[in-house]
Amino acid sequence: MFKSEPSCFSFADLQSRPDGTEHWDGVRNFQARNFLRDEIAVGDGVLFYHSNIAEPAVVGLAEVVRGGYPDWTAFDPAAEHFDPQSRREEPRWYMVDVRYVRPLLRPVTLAEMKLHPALAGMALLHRSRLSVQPVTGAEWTYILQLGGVAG
DNA sequence: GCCAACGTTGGC
DNA sequence: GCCAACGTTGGC
Repeated sequence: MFKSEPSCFSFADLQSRPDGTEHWDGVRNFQARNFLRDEIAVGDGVLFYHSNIAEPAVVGLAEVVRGGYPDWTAFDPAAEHFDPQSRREEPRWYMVDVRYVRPLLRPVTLAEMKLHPALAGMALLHRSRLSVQPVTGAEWTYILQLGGVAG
């Protein structure tokens, strides 16, 4: 699951990109970095989640089209998420590329996910501040069914 | 807008 | 290496 504030970057923004692809850069949290660098691979499915709004929700599906590689925005002093501690020889931060796949027929809200015991173990409910987090196969299937999309 | 949770930094 | 201070995230 990838989380984003829609006022910053929304699922519709992803759809409107050329080829529907975008760099998932700017992540500056070590645990999320570890997922981007070590766990996430080309072809992985992504649940796109809108955070920090009235009804936070999973709104659509994306997929990883390039696995973890150094986040070059950290090297650029003019970039918003510049980090002088990240050096090209020893990058501190990583990013992946994602591509728009399709929306859920209806969003699956955070409130709804809290109601389902099958989803009680989700990182989303316990590590709410982690912006990139794992989803189990069972959770993935369950959420797609709630969203009206076949898994 | 408030505030709880929590990741990160820095003093010791 | 501990822990207080601080900053940020994100639900409400």
